[in-house]
Amino acid sequence: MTAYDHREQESRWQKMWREGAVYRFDPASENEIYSIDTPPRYTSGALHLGHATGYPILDFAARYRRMKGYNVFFPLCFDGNGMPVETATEKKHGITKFTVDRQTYLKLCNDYANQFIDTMTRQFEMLGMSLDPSIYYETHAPYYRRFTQISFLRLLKKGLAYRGTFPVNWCPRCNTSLADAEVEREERDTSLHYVGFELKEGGTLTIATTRPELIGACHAVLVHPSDPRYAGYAGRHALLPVYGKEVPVIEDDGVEMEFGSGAVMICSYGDKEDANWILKHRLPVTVVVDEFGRLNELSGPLSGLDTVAAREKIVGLLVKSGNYQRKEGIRQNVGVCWRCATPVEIIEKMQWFLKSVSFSGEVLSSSDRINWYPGFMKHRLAEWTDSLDWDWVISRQRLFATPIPVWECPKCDYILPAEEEACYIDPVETPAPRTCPQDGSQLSGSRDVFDTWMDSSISALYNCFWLRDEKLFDRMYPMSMRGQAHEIIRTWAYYSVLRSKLLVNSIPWKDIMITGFIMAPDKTPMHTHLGNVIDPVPLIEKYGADALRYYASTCSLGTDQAFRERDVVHGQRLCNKLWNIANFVSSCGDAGDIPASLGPADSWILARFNSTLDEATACMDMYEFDRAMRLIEQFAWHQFADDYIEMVKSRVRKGDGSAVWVLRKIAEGINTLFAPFLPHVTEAVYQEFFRKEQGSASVHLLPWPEHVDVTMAGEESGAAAVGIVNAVRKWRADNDFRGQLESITVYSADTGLKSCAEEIGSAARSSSVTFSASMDFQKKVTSIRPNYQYIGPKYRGRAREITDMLKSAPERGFEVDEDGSLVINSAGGRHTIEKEAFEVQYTYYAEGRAAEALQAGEILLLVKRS
RNA sequence: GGGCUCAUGGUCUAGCGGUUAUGACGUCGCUCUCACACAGCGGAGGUCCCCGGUUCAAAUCCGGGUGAGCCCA
Repeated sequence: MTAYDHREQESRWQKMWREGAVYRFDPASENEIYSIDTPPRYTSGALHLGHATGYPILDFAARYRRMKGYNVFFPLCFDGNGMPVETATEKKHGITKFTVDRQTYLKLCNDYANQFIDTMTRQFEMLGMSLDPSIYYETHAPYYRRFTQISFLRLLKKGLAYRGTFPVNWCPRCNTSLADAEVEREERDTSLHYVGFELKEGGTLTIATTRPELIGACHAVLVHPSDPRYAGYAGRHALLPVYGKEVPVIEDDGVEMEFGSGAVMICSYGDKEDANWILKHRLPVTVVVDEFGRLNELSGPLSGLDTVAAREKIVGLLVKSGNYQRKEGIRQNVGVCWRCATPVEIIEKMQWFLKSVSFSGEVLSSSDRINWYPGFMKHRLAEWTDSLDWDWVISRQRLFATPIPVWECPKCDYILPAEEEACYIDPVETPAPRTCPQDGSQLSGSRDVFDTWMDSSISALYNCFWLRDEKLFDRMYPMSMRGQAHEIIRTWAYYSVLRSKLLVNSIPWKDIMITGFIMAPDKTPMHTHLGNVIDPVPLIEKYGADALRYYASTCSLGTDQAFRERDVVHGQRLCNKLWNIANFVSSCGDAGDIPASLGPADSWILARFNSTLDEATACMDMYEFDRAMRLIEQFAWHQFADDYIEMVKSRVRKGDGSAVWVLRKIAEGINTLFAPFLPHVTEAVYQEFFRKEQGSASVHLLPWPEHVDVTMAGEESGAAAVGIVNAVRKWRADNDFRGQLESITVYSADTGLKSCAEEIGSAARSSSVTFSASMDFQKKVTSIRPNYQYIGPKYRGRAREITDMLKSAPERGFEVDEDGSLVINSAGGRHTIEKEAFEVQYTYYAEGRAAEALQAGEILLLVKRS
């Protein structure tokens, strides 16, 4: 009983790789670099199933390229900046950014972000990741933030970053601006309120709104120009109830006539659509919601209330004034904060922006120059880029992020940017080097920080030693590959492409590989609040990291996958199979020298190995790991173990050196092919069975296999021998025959088969195997199968007629001519059909003999029971 | 409302112009045969979502449905 025990093995090899520093990028090496823009793992602590599959997929690429001889750059890295750490820290300590001082707040966040890094590094190791700690970085460290700041200063100098007061998305709970990419859509139930507005010119107009509390900020009522209900209304004036203000009625064909009453009030700002209409019709702006989500003094009686309370109060006031008509329930898409799901408000506040809308064309052409895997994911980026209508807001009113390195004049609009040499700098802590040149005021450090995508979207630049080692940068940039999941195409991928273009006028990477999502087994997304989250750690403990990695390898790129535990189970079985194959093969003895001659079965398996290698290599190059794995597994388990090993067992027992050589060669080959996927079991196998002969310190330092280059002959005979064995096995099952056969007689013109006697006898369990060229069987036609591939193109319109004729030939009667063509009698006379157009299927009989006839393709067999 | 992806035996999945439609899991039968019962051998099980079209030929290409998921408005 031998079984592979992952519990005993995995940590052992992880330790060896760590201590032996097996995975190291060598900046001095002349070898071609293959660099991966690793997603910096967010320092939240818990490993989830998405990571546990996504990261191994990157690892397949890294390990494969390493074996192909590349100098692989695959950094271990973390991302600690931003709101998730802030929210977690606030929750843990019961603080907010208003209740503790800035330094304490930052320290608590930093501690929080860092406390998990060791654990998470260990989790990567548990997954068998070949991440390189020698090129480690964390985005929240000063040495990284320095480049975030410098990159901003350069964009500022180029005039691409600017400050201004524009409407922005705002989260009233987090108290910060948000980029479009950070606003999620959520379906919510809400009420649509119908309110009557008096018209100055007489009559009334009913508007429908979900946000009646903003009536005080209304600057226009819009109706559709072809709406008969409001024909002639344009140019009139509506009087705001409660407020008494007069606003114009304007026509706009963007109004949805079917929605509500067909008349919509435009407020600053109910939502992004309002902002666009205000811009279009050049309406004045009255912001009535403050940064805490409360209504301000401009909203009169609602002043000081939050939006929910204000809504209730205004409804009451409208009822009292007689303007309120009714409400109806609707489901509505609300923009909510990506972090806390609070509905976002649109407010105006001085913010920093990066020009992005005007560079959409450049982003798209960059995207075209990047190879997307899978290709269709490129549409996601294109669609997002096309849909942008606001520049990227890069400032945030938070604390734990990279500070914006500028000082501002409190009196005028003067801005003093920091010097590049001074970065990393926290301008709040460091006094400005001079006063305002315009009015002599003391400058104060900006209290704003950057959107954390400002940090992570220069990861490719940072990785390539941008501004640190220009020679290496020139050699390394653009990187070879970015790997990421599809939900952050609009953020990480988009921003990275944009900034690479703006900063160094290049694409950030040559390839981008997009992984899918792992869903719950019922295909629904996993969410903590749904309670359907699967923890990968128990899976690793139960089945092993290799088993989980096997599962990862079955996930085709870009496609969301419902988690299938049975594939993990299968992965574990594969590891066991691999161990057992190696165990058996090594027990057969050492390989010795290249044999002088090989049998047909040997040639067959070697040729199959070579073609599997070719196909799998092509898949690996295209990041089609699922296909590569399928090919390698199919070959190793079924062709090699089930067919070849079973066939050569008796040769091995007889001390046949060439069989042992082939067994070794293939077993080592498949072990190496599996190495990128299943690093632990392949290492265990290598160390236990193959290291002595192969010589390298680790399987992961071996080159990717090459063709077995020996003279092969008779592969077809080898394949035929496999067919014969299978036919006999089926016959055994059909006839319920167990035990040893007395003899098998093979009737075939293939003389090469004769040298497979040993193999056939071994695997089909027959005491003797003999051969004969003459076929003296009784036979009966069972059917005539048309060869559609031949008939189709040749007969075109008549193809149907021909195939029908062939199929009915056995009933109608036919003859086979000397040249192999078929002559059929039919109502219309005799038809001759050439031999390429069909295949006659016979059943053979061996009546009057103490043996039974069976077929293996073209070959006939006679088997004799003992 | 737009875009993308998907729909194949009980379940999951490969194939993406001509194959007897692939494999896994499950299921049934046989075998503890000296690498592996976490195994081997064999069987059963499919109107390839529906309707049109293109073609000599469609699971595969095109159009239109239906359903699911994701992205976006």
